[in-house]
Amino acid sequence: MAEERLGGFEELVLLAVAGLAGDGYGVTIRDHLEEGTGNRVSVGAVYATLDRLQRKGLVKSRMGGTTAERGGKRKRLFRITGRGQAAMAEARTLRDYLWNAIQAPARS
Amino acid sequence: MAEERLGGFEELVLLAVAGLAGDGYGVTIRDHLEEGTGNRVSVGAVYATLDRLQRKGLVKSRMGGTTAERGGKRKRLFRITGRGQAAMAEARTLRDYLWNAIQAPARS
DNA sequence: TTGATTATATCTACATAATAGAATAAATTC
DNA sequence: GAATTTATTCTATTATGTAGATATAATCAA
Repeated sequence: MAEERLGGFEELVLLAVAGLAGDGYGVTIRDHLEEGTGNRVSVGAVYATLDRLQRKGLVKSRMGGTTAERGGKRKRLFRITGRGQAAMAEARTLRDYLWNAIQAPARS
Repeated sequence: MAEERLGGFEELVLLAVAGLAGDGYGVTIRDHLEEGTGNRVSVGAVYATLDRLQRKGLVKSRMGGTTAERGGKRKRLFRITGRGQAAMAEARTLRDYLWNAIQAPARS
């Protein structure tokens, strides 16, 4: 274990990609994060982070087909990789450990 | 809500400070994090982060008395503030939201 | 078949956070 | 007061995070 160090925003984006189950792309990922945070998230920030995650092998992307919707450039769809899932789980385990130390302090 | 943006490592350090219940200082905080992560954490990284957290008002520090132990400089002891606890809780809520979206995908 | 419209992705430039390791400081002990 | 111990602060560099402007590719209307 103990692989890639994961930045804070990277972790959020990774979770969002996972939550969108392979069908997420820039805009929906951004929206999902905004829903969760209640804050504005710029799409540029999301893409920069997705690129970094992809370089690290934590997500993969493929171009979506040309849908018969309303126009616009083709989507770049993201899905999480096995290593991405591992990183996600590891980050969670660490945080659980730290939270647990707060709620149940070891007695001398 | 929606206060300070909290960096990833900042969040971990904040949790460690909380876990050490007001008696944590550079070295013990580092140790606590290393235990959790299994990775090496440099003490310089910890202090830099503590300073940032203090500037943001999420932790406070006081100098420890001169203990009758074995020597060495006095400790700078850290405790979490109310705002720190709020930030901590907020970060957790956000992550729970994102995790929940993974485990229980909304059906159309 | 061109121009307007829409949806999306990429680029650019800058700000903030993370990091390791060296240097410094303050206490104790002999 | 020199050596030892424990802890903090400094320095310099790299990695992440961020917003907004710009570019691209699709559809639709005439």
